[in-house]
Amino acid sequence: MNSRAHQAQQDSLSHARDEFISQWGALGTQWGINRTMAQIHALLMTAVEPMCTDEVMESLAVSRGNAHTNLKELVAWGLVRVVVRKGERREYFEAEKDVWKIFTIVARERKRREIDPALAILNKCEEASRGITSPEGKAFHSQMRALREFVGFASTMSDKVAAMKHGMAMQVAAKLIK
Amino acid sequence: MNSRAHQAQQDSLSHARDEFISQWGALGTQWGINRTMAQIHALLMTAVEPMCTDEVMESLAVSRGNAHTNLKELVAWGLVRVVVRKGERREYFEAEKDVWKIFTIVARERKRREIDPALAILNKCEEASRGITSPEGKAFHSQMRALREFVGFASTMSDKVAAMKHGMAMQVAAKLIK
DNA sequence: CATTACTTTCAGATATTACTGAAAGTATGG
DNA sequence: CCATACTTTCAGTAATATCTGAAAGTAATG
Repeated sequence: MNSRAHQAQQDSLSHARDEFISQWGALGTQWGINRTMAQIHALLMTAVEPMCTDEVMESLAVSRGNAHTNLKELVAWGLVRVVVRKGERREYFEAEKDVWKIFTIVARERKRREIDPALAILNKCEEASRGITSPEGKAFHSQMRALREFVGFASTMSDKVAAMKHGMAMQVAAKLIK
Repeated sequence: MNSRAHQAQQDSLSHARDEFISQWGALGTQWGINRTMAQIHALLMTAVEPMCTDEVMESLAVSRGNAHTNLKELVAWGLVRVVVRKGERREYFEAEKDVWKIFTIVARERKRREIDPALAILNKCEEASRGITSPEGKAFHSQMRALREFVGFASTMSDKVAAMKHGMAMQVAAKLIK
């Protein structure tokens, strides 16, 4: 391939990558994570080499504070790892690229933030209304119980799925689909 | 039961219900739906009778506009139904109380808002990077493909599960858990 | 122990989202 | 049609979430 054609390919690659980063960031909002965090995740998922804070800042045109906070948040989730290069002081960051690992991490985090607190509330309200004899009281209690049972079930399922290996999950899924 | 004991029960019931509504509302924020919408949902799920806009406004101390908008949003989701009583002009609202139905509705909506748009982006980026010959280009393309395959798979699974009847879903789940 | 090279924090600024309340719209019944 | 009873909309305001940039913190090096 001549150098002009090669350049055209590199251009369309960087265009596609920019598109991915920008759109993934927009999606992040829907998913309840902030735009910058989602953009950094997209940036690092499609980076060949680990990147440092300054590179992230420049690529996305965000402040140091913002880049720093969201990189650390991604590390806290387990979606990004810190890499140190020997002889260098600064930290580099690299994203988990395995889709199944990404899925289990996100599933675990969502369960922690969405399912567990719901379960706590439902347990409390189910308990608090136990033994109330009026019709409204019985209705309330049984509604709390039904919700608690279902959310508890979802919690268990979430754990099971997140603990599965990719192959096993696909095997189970295949049965479900057929 | 004497009337004093009965009153004590009614108090603890309304306390438990208030707690549920308030906490469910706080949770809504985590789930990406606004507090009022989640509170109205909690209110109606634990109401014995359908409620009208004014009753909702008063129970939650919110404005007419807010109550109206969120009631209609809940109706749009399918989590709440409009009920008309004969001889009355105003609309009453009643929540779906069946937990499996609630789950399938929420799953469908989340798929629509979270999975489908992701799939569209990934398809586009996968296409846009097809045939790029540089190593970075190939890496990008295969990352997009892996993500697209996984998200596509999640989309299918979501549809399948949402289409199941409660009993069937539980049967499948039982196998998964054991 | 001073300098350099980074990382971390956070008060204030900005952007986004949600809510209010009043006005406009609509349907029903006399 | 007019009055009444309700529903819907929306401009302005309030609340919340996010981002910036600079200052403070920390650790390695000579």
